[in-house]
Amino acid sequence: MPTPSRLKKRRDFLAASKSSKAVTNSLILQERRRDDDSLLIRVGFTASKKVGNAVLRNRAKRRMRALAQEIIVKNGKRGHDYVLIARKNATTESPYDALQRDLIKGLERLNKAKCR
RNA sequence: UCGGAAGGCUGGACGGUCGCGGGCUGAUCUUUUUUCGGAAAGUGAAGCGCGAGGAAAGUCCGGGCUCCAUGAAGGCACAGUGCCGGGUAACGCCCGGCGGGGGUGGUUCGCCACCUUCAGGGAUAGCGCCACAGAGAGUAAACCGCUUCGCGUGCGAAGUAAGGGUGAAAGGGUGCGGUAAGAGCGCACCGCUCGCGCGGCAACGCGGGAGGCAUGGCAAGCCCCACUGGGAGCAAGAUCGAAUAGGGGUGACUGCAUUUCGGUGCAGGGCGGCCUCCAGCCCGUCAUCCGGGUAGAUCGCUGGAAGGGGCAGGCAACUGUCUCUCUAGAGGAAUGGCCGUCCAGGCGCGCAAGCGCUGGACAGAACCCGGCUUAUAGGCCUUCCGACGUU
RNA sequence: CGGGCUAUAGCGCAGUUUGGUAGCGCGUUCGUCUGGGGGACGAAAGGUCGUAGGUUCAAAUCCUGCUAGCCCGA
Repeated sequence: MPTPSRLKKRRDFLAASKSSKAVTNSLILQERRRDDDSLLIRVGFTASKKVGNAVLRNRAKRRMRALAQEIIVKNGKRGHDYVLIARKNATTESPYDALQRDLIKGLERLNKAKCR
């Protein structure tokens, strides 16, 4: 099981924000198919100042990182970029299994949208 | 036992696993250097150990520390503090006491005890304000009333602050005497002011005397008095210091002439789709060194008015002494996710033992301390008050 | 880290200095003028003065603590 590499460049975040998006209670998920030969899954995280102070932002990022490690590795599609965006109060306060459900649901929703 | 008020303490425990930030040890690999033993710089597998708070918050006060300014002392301005004493490095903080207000209980009705609360200097240093109502809101006041006198018999004059009325507040209060009616006009008690004596470091208390006392309230209005305060803040400040573009120095880059071999003087060089001339344009290039300074790096940076325990002093705050411990140090910023067992708490079932489910307040260090304020689930302790029950 | 400002009716503001009546414009509602609309005129309703205390006889105003928002400087 390959660990997803981290998305760091602003260019990649902007590209992801222009493609498909799924909003759930606890977080926002963006997905983009990269048109290159690589099979890598890449994941990025966003926690803006709206989420709270530095401590809350970091907690949101840590929880999202844990989610990505657990779920996107299993359910994500090869050759795609994913961006997880923290939502105010929800990402830091929701129970962990709710976050898991939301992320799975978001992935399914993106798949359906693409099949149509 | 329950409820309320005030104060103090605490702020879930143990383990596993995957991660994160520092520290120590340090495999491996890379580069440089070498007297071939090694050394230095980097990389950093792995191991060991450490890793948020009582408020880390608000930034409301006080300090340490650093830089800047500054002869000393005093004054002015501005700001702050404000019963007295103590504690402290210091404070607007803390402790104790005094005085006033409120509550409860007791009482020999004189007071006493306990709890609680107070921004608690000065209103005879001065200025100012006190709406509306009211006659009058402060250097003395007459609207109604009361009393006396006068006559024109319902008006005038004089006296009067006892009563009415207005108001938040009406020029000490109650009683007796006194009087034409009244009034500190006189007296007693209470209150106030000013001396005296005693006690207390003091705030103040007690006793006794004098003054009839025109001294209302507001200083969180101006102000007066006493005391305190230089300014800025770790992005303080210190050291090192790249690339690029400026500044300065030296040498070379060409040729020729001259020379006392150190130099000196003269000629400049480059550019345009081929050459020459004229005109025009651009100005040195390279190497090396120096200095300021940016990014960046390092230090400041965590051992301190530190914490635990014993003893001693003190009513207490706190202090002294002995001993033990070392306990975050990042730089957009680490301290988290998951799982298991248990402990408070909540819900449901059950006569009960118990079982099942749920589930952890406020909140996250950024130079460091002492306080204050604000947020805070649950638990523990102390004091006071109330209710019920038992003896 | 340091300093400052604001909060008043649905909206925008005055009143705070020097404490006693909360007001202005737009908007809302009702009525009149008009055949109707627009417009004009007249009238009315509407405010815990951000919050919690304190000083005072009396607080939007004075003092203190909080809350929210905004703006500067390093």
